[in-house]
Amino acid sequence: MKPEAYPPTNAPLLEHLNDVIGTLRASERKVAQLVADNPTFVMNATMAGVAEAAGVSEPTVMRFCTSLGFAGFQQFKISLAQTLALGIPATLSTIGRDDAIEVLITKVFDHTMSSLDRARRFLDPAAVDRAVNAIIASTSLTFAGLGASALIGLDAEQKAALFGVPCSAPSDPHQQFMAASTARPTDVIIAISNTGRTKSVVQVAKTARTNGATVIGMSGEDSPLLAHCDIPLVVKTIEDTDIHTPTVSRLAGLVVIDILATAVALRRGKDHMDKLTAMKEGLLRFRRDD
Amino acid sequence: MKPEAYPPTNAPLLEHLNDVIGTLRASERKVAQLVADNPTFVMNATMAGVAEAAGVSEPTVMRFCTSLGFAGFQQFKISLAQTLALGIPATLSTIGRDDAIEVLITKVFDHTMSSLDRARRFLDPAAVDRAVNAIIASTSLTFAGLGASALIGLDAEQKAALFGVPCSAPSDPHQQFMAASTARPTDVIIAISNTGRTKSVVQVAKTARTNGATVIGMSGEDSPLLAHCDIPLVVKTIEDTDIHTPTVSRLAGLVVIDILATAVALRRGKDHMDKLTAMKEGLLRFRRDD
DNA sequence: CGGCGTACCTAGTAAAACTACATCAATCCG
DNA sequence: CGGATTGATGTAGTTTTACTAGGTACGCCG
Repeated sequence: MKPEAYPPTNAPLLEHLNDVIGTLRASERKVAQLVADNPTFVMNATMAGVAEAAGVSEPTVMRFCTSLGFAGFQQFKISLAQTLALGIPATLSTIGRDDAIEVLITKVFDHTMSSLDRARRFLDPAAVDRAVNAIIASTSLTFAGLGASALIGLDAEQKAALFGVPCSAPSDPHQQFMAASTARPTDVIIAISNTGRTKSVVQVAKTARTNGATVIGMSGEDSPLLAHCDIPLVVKTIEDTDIHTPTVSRLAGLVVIDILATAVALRRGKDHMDKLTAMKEGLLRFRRDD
Repeated sequence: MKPEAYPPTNAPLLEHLNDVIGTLRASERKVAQLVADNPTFVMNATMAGVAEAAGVSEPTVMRFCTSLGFAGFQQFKISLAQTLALGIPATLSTIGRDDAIEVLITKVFDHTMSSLDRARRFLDPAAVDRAVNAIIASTSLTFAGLGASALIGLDAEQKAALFGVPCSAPSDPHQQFMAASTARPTDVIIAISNTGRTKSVVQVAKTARTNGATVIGMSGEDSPLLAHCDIPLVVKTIEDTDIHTPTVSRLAGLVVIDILATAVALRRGKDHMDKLTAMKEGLLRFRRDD
């Protein structure tokens, strides 16, 4: 039993197809093959069209749909359309050397969007809620991460106005450790590492915690880092098995920061929001002159 | 004539609906209302069902579909399903103060994904292709941007290995200007500004260009910045009219950087890719010890 | 070699989508 | 103010589509 219980929307159909293709009958497999090879055609085609293209009869197409658990061909088509809206899953369409630039653009965007979709499904709302409460109760925020994770911290630093407390994102591991060492119970430390195994970041989390600070951890999976955090946030993305596929974890991390910042700002109430609006307008005027 | 010629997939249907709802006939408007209020129902319903629920006749539903430019009800339903897969567009579902955390998470993710989808539609592949060629022909890359746009540059800097040339992303406007002033014809400057009106960034682009360097511009819309660039890249996102909606432009910018980096790396050939693989493996070992 | 069961197709049916036409209402001009 | 004309909407009919029931061929085991 996989740990994949996608609550909001339907399961990634094309992936599922690959899993069950072995259990299907011979003719149904022809249909499955057609769907995998040419999903766009199937989406727009009629049952008869699919039957002919796959070289089978209409009832076989029908059985194929019911075998997958759909009520009928229509439902299947709707579901397929939904899957295709996010693009063909990147796991199926790896990036090749001779891809045209249009194809590359599509694939990278699709991969990113599919990954974000997955991140959403796996993100635990209860943990996010606890993180928001912790931030609201805090007097300062410190972000710790290296490489791409450092970038997430820098982004959060720019959102300090939304958070409503001083934010710092030291880039140097030593500085991060120093901040953790001098942390006070009202401080919140957000430790970020996609692998969750970057030693210095784990060390920062441990140290901050012994000082009584609240530690929020962000990681791509259950990991040593999260074990040493008060509030673990799992930001799961589609794994980059291939060098060709770009790192998407930082994007999901940025979105989570967006969520935290937005939630915190909203809970701080109307006064806070008014100040933000004023700030945004001021920034617009400022921008014209610099 | 609007500048909406979405090449790859269908238009953001529900948004489009709001635009044209005024031009529809009275009964058709009832259908539009139903679609807006209860899109999920319409997606799964039959024509007769929709007609009854909207309190109109079937041909009216049909006319509604054709008025929107669809061949028929089926096509409309497919298109609606696609739109719904990305979630209800954030422009329709603004974030409210009393939203539960689950709702907030969904909305922010949806908003982000919808925006990325839009960015993809508007991105010009030919311009990307030219940018890739320019980078391959260059001896160094410099990124210039402020605020969130600076972050995009920093991310690109981390991808220097993929680009295969020295990358720098000075954070200070003065440093950026200095880099532009001393730029040589073989250098590529990437000027980033979502508004495309940040004066210092525009100045950097101008200066670099007079020195004969190739200037790539990234902006959310056609703007003064792009006018002063050799290669304009429009990275369009859903506009943030509301303070509640987080800035998504930086995410789209990051994805575009991903695309550029990936394309460049692929074109550099096998040797380059092998080096990258070796680097990645080395980084994994390095990470365990730090 | 013969019966049984599965896999698949042929043919038929019900229902859905789509079309042609008629009616009603509103508007504009005499 | 009344009649005509245009255009919006519903009624009824036609075609296409999805779905179902039954039958045939093929493989497998006794």
